[in-house]
Amino acid sequence: MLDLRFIRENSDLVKEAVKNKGEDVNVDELLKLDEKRRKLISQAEKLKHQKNVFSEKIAGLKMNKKDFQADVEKMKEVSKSISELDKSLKQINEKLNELLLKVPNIPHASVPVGADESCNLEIRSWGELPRFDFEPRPHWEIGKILGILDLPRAAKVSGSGFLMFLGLGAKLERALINFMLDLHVKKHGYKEIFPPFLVNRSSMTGTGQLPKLEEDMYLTEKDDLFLIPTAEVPVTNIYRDEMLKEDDLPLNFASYTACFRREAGTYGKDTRGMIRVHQFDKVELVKFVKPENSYQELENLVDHAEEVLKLLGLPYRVRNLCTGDLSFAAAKCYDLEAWACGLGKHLEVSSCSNFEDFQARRIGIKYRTKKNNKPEFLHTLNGSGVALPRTMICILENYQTKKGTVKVPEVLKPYMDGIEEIE
RNA sequence: GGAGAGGUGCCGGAGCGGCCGAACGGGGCGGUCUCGAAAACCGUUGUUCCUUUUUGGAACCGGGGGUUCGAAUCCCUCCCUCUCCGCCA
Repeated sequence: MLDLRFIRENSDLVKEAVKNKGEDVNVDELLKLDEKRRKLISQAEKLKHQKNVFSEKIAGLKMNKKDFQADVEKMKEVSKSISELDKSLKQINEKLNELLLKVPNIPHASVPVGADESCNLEIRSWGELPRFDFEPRPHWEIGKILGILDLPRAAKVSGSGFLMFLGLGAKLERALINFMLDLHVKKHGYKEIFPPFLVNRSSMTGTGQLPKLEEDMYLTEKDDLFLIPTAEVPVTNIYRDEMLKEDDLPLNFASYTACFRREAGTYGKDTRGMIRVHQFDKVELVKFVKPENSYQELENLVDHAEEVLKLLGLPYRVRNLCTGDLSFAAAKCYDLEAWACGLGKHLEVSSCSNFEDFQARRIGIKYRTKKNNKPEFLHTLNGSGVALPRTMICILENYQTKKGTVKVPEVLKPYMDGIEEIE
């Protein structure tokens, strides 16, 4: 959420952001409502002041056993006007808030302007694409041959778009989770969080999934709880409506969770294998930082996510997302795309975003600054470090051998009881 | 799921329906004292919004609604916490 005052004073900038991000909000209507709102507040507050003055007068008269009936009558009128004003004010506020929640964050100056992913800017790449003296298989074949992935039975049990790992496949999944958590906790200094996987509506609204993406979420209707689409939601909401101390910052959290996405509207896209699934594992990194450091922190964050891929020996590229591809709440975002040789393409395994104070304002997280002891919104960032299924795809496909086995990446061996090869 | 208790400021903890943004205690900050520190004493200590040059004004005692001229204080409702009973991984 943007500051209303900011929108008022920088309406052109906001309109441009709305356009560049391909969002649909009527900023002028919002501004009109804001003006109306302030007028009403002024009116109501004048009356409330009157009310307070009269209340005191009545209290005084009553104490001195004097007649106050005339004033009471007058007050009735005033109170009535106040409640009418408050009522329309409430309506306006609701409408205003509704619009305000639809205004996207402003892209950072370093973000390329463009309509879609074709305008994303490649920043760098790492690693050599592996070469084979045979036709590399796609991961679903490998998984089937080795008996470590059973998609048909997953579909029987739950439906299409669900995964079932077996034996060493399940172990590899667990190995990846532990490897990533250990890396971020021990080496990069993040604090590990194991949060709830179901969250309430306020949390979902706070991080910006609602109201826009309700259709993409799994909702347990009886309790109005949502299955989390990412650990970002519970972890960022940890400090909702709280005031932190400057010395608390930065806070760095690493969190493994399952993630649940309905993927509504993506039918027919990436249907084979496990590129796009309804439930997947992910290790997420979340940062709460001082505003002046947030762009440096974004670089650190990307660096930490990249290290996962480097250590796993997976070639990847980093892209600076253009305005049209940037998510609603982000000011800047880097995508990490790892190479999957069986599929013959890059797969997005991580998104690292700086939300500046957009989420913090929406969610009410401030910190008290040392310099003037005033509360200020902090900046939030998050990034996958990294998402598992696509990483698993890359490992299976890039580490496959001619005879159909899969070599275990060096860094995962300690997590696989020293197993060298899945066969 | 059943029965009860409770949610007040940074924390503890008061609060006959009007002078309560809130007693009192603790903590924090500033000062006096001291070579320094402790103790003692004095002072100070929230957020948001409107107006704005300041002055000023409004709102907030878990959330929402209601009663009343007036509500932290009464009523309804939701949420949360705690205790006991039952059930259960």
